[in-house]
Amino acid sequence: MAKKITIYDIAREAGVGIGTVSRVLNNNPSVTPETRTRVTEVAKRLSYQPHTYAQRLARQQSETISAVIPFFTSYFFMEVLRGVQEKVSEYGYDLVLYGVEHADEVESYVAKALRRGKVDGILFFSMKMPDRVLADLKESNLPVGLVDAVSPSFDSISVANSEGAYTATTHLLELGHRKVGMVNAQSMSTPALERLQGYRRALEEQGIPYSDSIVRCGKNTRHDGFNRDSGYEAMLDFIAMGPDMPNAFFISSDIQAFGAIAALNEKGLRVPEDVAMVGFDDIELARLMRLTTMRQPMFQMGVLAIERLVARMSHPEMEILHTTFSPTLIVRESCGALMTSEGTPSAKSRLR
Amino acid sequence: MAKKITIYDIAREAGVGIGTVSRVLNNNPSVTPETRTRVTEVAKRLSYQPHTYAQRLARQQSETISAVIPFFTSYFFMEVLRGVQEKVSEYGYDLVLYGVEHADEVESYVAKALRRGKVDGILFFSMKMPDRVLADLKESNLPVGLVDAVSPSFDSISVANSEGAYTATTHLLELGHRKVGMVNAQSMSTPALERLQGYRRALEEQGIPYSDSIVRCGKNTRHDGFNRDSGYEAMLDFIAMGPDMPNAFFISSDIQAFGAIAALNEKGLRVPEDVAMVGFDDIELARLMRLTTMRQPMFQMGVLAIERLVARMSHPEMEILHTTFSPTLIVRESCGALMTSEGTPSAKSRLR
DNA sequence: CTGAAAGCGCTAACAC
DNA sequence: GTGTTAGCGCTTTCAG
Repeated sequence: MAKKITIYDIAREAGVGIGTVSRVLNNNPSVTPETRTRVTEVAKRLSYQPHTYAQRLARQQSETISAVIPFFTSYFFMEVLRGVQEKVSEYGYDLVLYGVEHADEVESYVAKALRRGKVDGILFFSMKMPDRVLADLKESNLPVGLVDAVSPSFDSISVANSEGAYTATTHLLELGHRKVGMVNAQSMSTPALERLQGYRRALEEQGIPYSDSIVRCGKNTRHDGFNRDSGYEAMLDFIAMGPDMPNAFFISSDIQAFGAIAALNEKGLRVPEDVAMVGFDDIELARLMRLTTMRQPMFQMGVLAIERLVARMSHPEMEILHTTFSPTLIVRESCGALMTSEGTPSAKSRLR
Repeated sequence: MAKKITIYDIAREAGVGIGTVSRVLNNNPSVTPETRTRVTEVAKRLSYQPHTYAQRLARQQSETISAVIPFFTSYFFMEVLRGVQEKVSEYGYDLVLYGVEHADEVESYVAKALRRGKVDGILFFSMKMPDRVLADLKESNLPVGLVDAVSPSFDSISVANSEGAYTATTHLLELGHRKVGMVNAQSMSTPALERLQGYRRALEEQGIPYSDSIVRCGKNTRHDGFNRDSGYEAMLDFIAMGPDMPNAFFISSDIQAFGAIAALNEKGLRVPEDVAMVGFDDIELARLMRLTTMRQPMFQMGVLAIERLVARMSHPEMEILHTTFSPTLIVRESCGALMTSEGTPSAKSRLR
């Protein structure tokens, strides 16, 4: 530790008071150019480094934003986090990360985070938080932002899950499929629930009765079920239905779609010839796998979340804002839309 | 902000001195059980929250560890970060994240991080840092750990890149391939360089002359080149060689391998029938894609990195430790090893 | 414009 | 055991 140089050292060395030193360090205009340069030089010569926590204590603010995220259940968070990180550092804040696996951990975390002055703002990702926690948070008056989650009391950035699922399902229906199943994630997850609703609405709008029997979630429900294995198992389950199996699927996430494809391939079934599918997320590999999917502007969501949070930090009374992004349909080959009119896929269309 | 309750408030309310309050709050044994409970109760009643930064200032320690990572150039970092996060919170530290895109950003970051007392330790990921920065760091005496990078002056956790590449290439060679090419990342990246060396050594050991002409890095060298597009373009380049193209490849990362497969498929070439390949990393999707690859224990690396760092924080004089993990070969189908003796892949072996 | 002094909230050494 | 006091290093009045 470079000998702990404090403003006292540089004050003495420069022959001024600590107040003046603090002023030049903080670019306070009321300092003579001469003193300013003198102080600046001494500071540099002594390679002075302000003590972060002393500043934070005196200023009564942390210059820190924290993000509480389900660590890391998916690629989705990583992308959003990139946006968050970029913006946070642009604003000059520190980003502290908290990973939680279960909802109950959130509570203990919130308690710690609420330590007075610890953070200037918090972002919660995809968390279904207990009402009491929500109440505590609200009462604390701490700026809070929700990402991929919604609550009336806080700003939120989310995706129109229901709408996206509706679009995806409708796309499949319009391609002529009548029996469209759904591979879903854990129904306790809000996005999963909303996507299910969208799927259902699309079906009903086309006069197709909804049936629980063609909606599955893999047994392997580690975390929220938005994972490869869950998709794999759900599809295996469908395949076991034999001839009754749907020939088209809306799948609640790309990663699950990949699992489903693996299951299909293993059983000798091909996409899109034997079964068509559309995913959700548009993660990087979706393009590679030629998966038709619903794109979410993940990075943008992260950026916006921080912008909103920072805005609220400076204007606490600002009215609560809920922003919803509409996912867009990215047509690739897994849905079969690019098949030739003869009903066989074009050379490039055959998935993988 | 719940009215800023301080230890003074609770001292007054409980009829004791702030010293005592501090003691019970810090579980200092020298307090009568009676006073202890009394103080505890008052604290709870007032829902007291210690001020983090006041504590840190007084204690002269930050209880914070920071991680500087190329944000997020790949899945690799995310996995390691999961291990890091888990361990950090287990130790009760805060994790602050810094994302850097270019090497020069590292310097300015280090300057900020070195602000006296800001962090108790830093982890640098895959960074090739200027010597001067290294020197500053060393001089600062701050506990530092390197992940996926090595320097004589600091603890490090890394992977035997050369060895892994050697194993991968040898595997291909032993499968009977004589013309084994390599798709590499940016040669400025240390891992990329090391993997190249391992590849080369394997070749030469089998008496096959090394040739620059069958080692490529995609033009699209965003970041360090460990990305899908780089693999895609490199392979397109190879395909352009026509009949001279190698029929087997060691590819420096899985994600690049996926890009390469996409390029191959686009041109009507199949894996492993037309070209065999083995990747590096064993990211989640590798299993799904049936990619033979070299597995790195990413999560474990993160865990170990923190354990080491924490150890060094308490024993600064501990001798410097370099830990190297040997990647293990995971044989799946992309290398063709699972083909039937007739030379055609088994039903399940055909990639995708 | 600038020096002195009073905090910011907590820890820890020191008496009683 | 427990109260008192002196910092931790910086910001911010408040005089002058």
